[in-house]
Amino acid sequence: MKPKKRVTIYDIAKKLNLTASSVSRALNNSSHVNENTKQLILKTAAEMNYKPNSLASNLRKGKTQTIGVVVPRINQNFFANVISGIEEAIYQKGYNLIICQSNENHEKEVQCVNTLMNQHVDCIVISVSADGNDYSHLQNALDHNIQLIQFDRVAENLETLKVINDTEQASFEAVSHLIEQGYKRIALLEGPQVLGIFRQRRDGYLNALKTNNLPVDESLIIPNSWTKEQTTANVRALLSMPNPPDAIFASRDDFSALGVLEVANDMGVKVPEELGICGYSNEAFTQITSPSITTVDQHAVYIGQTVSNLYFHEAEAKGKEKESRNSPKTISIKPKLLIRGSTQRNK
Amino acid sequence: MKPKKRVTIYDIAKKLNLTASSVSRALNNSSHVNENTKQLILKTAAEMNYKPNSLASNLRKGKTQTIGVVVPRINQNFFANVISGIEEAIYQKGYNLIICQSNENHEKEVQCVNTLMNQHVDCIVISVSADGNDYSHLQNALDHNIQLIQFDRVAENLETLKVINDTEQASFEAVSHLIEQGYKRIALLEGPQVLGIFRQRRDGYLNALKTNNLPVDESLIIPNSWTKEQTTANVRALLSMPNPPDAIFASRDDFSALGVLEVANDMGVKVPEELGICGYSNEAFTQITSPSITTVDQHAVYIGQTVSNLYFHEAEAKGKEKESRNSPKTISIKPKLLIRGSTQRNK
DNA sequence: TTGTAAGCGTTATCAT
DNA sequence: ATGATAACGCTTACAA
Repeated sequence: MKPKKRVTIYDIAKKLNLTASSVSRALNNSSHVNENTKQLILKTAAEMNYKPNSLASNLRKGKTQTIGVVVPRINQNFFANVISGIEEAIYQKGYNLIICQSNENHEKEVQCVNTLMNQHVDCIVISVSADGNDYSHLQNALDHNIQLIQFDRVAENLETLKVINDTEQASFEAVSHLIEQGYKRIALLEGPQVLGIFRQRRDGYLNALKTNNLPVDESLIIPNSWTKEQTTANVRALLSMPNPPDAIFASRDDFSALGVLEVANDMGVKVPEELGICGYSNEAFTQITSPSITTVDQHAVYIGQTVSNLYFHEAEAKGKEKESRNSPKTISIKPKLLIRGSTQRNK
Repeated sequence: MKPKKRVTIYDIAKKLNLTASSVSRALNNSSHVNENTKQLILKTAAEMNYKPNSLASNLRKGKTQTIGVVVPRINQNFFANVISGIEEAIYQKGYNLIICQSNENHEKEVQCVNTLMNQHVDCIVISVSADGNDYSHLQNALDHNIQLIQFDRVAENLETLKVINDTEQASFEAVSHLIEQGYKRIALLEGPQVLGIFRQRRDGYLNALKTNNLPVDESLIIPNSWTKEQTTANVRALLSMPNPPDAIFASRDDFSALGVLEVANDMGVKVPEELGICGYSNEAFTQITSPSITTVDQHAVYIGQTVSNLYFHEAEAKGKEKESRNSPKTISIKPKLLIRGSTQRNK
């Protein structure tokens, strides 16, 4: 089999005794081309199995109709769903998606952003990694006039478009719900406090206690741990205290909540009677454990759609008026507390 | 703020009274450039905040160092993990990944493949959607001399590299395990039979029954259903039979296994005492339900790594000898049966 | 409506 | 070791 060069618009032009410009026009259905020749060109292009070369086209046009996303991990439900939301929305506009994962590694994140810049994506959508708080790579992207949209985990003092959850409020509601159910000693499993979203979850927790005149017991606030084993050990220690908590808000994520449930089962602690458990992020499994786990849904898909809409809205605006670019607009989406079995006491 | 044009190698060249070729050479650290000037160029490039334009470079070189992946859904654990595996492996070689999801939709899948071809990816990695069995778009890619690697759900009579699981064997082992545990009437929840992997799971099931001289009862074989509600209804009907099954092999996936567990809990059927449950694909939650769910681990990350290795291996081979391209090699990976609580009877 | 020609930012092939 | 130049495939003024 011979190498078989890819057919270009020149090949089509030659075959039809036309010129490349006409072919290009027809292919982009410009109005400045005769309807008949246009049909002819389209037909021959199909016959010759022509595939446009996006590289060339993008290089020439200076834009790629491509959006790049950087997330810590794509195999986390929340991110996978946000990406689905973005993808769905941009796809129908003929845009493409390049997905990179930083693996929670700052260096890799920098590399991802650079790659995307080199690829000349029209927009970079990012949720920053938990590792490191140097955002010069993002500033750099901004300096290069690249549309930047942050979501969920955002570098706050970077002036970009942002789509976030009202995390503190959600956290406040979750803890308030626990208090309503009669839980009085509520422990908190924290996420990494370098990230704003986890500080906000802590703030919401503290706020709810304060609002309800409950004391804050520092020994009930457990700092983030990176391994499952460590989490399990922490929870076990917590439940073995002389004066153990009667509820645990696993603000880190549902996986830690699941860990709590496991330990509770293991130690014979009844959920929700003796221990209330609330997780965060509405992983699919929280619905089917027994008891099912109360959690916070972040509307991930909707966040993705919002990001896309924001981009297109901004892109249009940029087209019309000058200088509206990278206006530091922030859209806040209200998460929803899903009350399930793990916090519903049969009083 | 002025538009700020991106700096090119010409800008660097001009500043240093050199020519673009030298700058290019230095940037690609060619051997044909003086060490001093090279350092100088590198330094100035950094100072000027130069970012290479991959579009131009790729267009010129005719290759993109980019691999495209098409999967039904990225928010399914299995696929997310395969992608992670691929990404990790190719990243260190300086390759990029473009991820597309077909949403189990044939038309969208075709579109994805076309997009990737237009983007001139060096390789397309695909797991085909369950919808439709027309693979002309893939044949087309092959005709265009694009390296194609299929994994998991493969179009069998397409001559490409393939990385698959030994699904039938895994399924056989799963059912054999159920039989060993003393279950005698084993029902099967099928996945969509258009896909080979699901036919193989069925074959493994039938084979295990036959090998153990157990009768095949067609009323225990439940065809795939696309909604959770339907699955639940099916399982309920199954367990309400006068002569109900004492085990269910949810060969479709762990979510259907979870559905079974739910229904069983709901109906007061004890797992594993009265009903054994085995799922497929080792979703994270199967470890933490109670009882935990016996399932089959497909080594998703490893599949991803294998795909990458296969690509690089093939790429090298192609470099050396002519005509080894697209040899229809198939690598089969043995899945692992994870025996957990849902099938371990305390006899 | 169609053709001509320049240019997007690189890299490769010649020269020098 | 460096420079000049063509080419990758496409789009787009401008001209006809």
